[in-house]
Amino acid sequence: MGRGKIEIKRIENSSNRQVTYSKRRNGIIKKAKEISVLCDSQVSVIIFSTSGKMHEFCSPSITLSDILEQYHKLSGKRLWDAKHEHLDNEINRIKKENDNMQIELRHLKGDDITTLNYKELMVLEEALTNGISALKTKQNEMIEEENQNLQFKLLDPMDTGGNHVMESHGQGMYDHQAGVANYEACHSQMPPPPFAFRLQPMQPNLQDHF
Amino acid sequence: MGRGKIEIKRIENSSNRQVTYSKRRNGIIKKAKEISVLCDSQVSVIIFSTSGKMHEFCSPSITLSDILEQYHKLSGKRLWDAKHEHLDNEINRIKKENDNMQIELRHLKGDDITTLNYKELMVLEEALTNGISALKTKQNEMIEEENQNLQFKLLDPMDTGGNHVMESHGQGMYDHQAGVANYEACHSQMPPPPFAFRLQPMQPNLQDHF
DNA sequence: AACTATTTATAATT
DNA sequence: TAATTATAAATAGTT
Repeated sequence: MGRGKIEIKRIENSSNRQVTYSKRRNGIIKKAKEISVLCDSQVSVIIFSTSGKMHEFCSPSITLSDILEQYHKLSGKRLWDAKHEHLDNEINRIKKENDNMQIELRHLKGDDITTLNYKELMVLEEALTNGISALKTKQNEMIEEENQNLQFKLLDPMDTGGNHVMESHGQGMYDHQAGVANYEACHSQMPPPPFAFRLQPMQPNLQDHF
Repeated sequence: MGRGKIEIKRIENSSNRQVTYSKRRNGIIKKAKEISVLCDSQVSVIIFSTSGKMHEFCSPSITLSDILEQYHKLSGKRLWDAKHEHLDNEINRIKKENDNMQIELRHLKGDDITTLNYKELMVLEEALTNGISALKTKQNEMIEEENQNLQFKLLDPMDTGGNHVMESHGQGMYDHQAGVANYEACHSQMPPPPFAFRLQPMQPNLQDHF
């Protein structure tokens, strides 16, 4: 219904398509309103343009949810099944990912490694080595910072001789006495730092060094 | 569009109403098909008559579920049921758990630790220490097993003097020559074992076992 | 359900 | 982009 008859196939000219879309969309929604008034029927129209914008009409006497519930009852089609299935798949996927991470975490923490083969053990070893290495670096930074802080305090004429170091960290200090895992203390050419980390768990032969 | 103009209000004559309903319903669905083809848009039309019968149209390229999902995204109006919401919550919960594990993994591997405070570092240290400890135990077991294997082979009259040990592992052996980070090599009172792990991590006093 | 006079929707044009 | 208009399409009333 226009100046010329058109074939019902995709309008290639984007501008024309947009104009036609707009006109016909309004037309459909107008018709939907009319039938719902004239015939006392319940109508839902949802239209998405290619650009993603949405227009909808729903009979005023009812909600879309109600219509969908009716739809489910009358058609037998369970609209939500597809969505549910999708969500279920998503959950399974993430859970699997979760399990794998959990296993990796346990291995890194030393649990359940009896079944690992040599290759897996080497990977684990490298990961742990990197972790320890990074940790040590960080710890040394903190210790050095503490030492500087301490020296500064000692040289400070306003110093009242209190527990500056404790104060210098919001939450407290590493406790040297409890010292931890100085894996390579034996390689160190320095005397132990005045403040070190708490646990010194598996350090063998400490007596060799002190 | 007919013999006479009509006012848009409920048609009181039930028979007329039913006829108009049928005609207009077909009209709307035809229009919906047309716009979806002409304009490449996605349309859902659901119509219920007063008698409860349903007619629907949905663009062929998409499912009604998809349209409803889009609808939810764009309108913010929630259309789904309790189960759906439950699944959504579940996904969010697991994803959060996932994120936390991912962070923990990164920390154990030495990444992103610069922001950790002293307490967190200590926890990390303990975890790594346990990991290293367990790893060493496992490695020592393997080394010991290898040594036994080797002795057995040497005493075996059928022995042709080949590389049994290499063969004794399906995938090969740890390479002693490559040795890395022998944290405590300085503690060893022995020459290196013929076959050992690349790292000879923190196991003290290997000599106790031989 | 088919027909047709008329209204309405809209394609092309401005 | 929005209005106009000639024409196609939809449909109200009729048969």
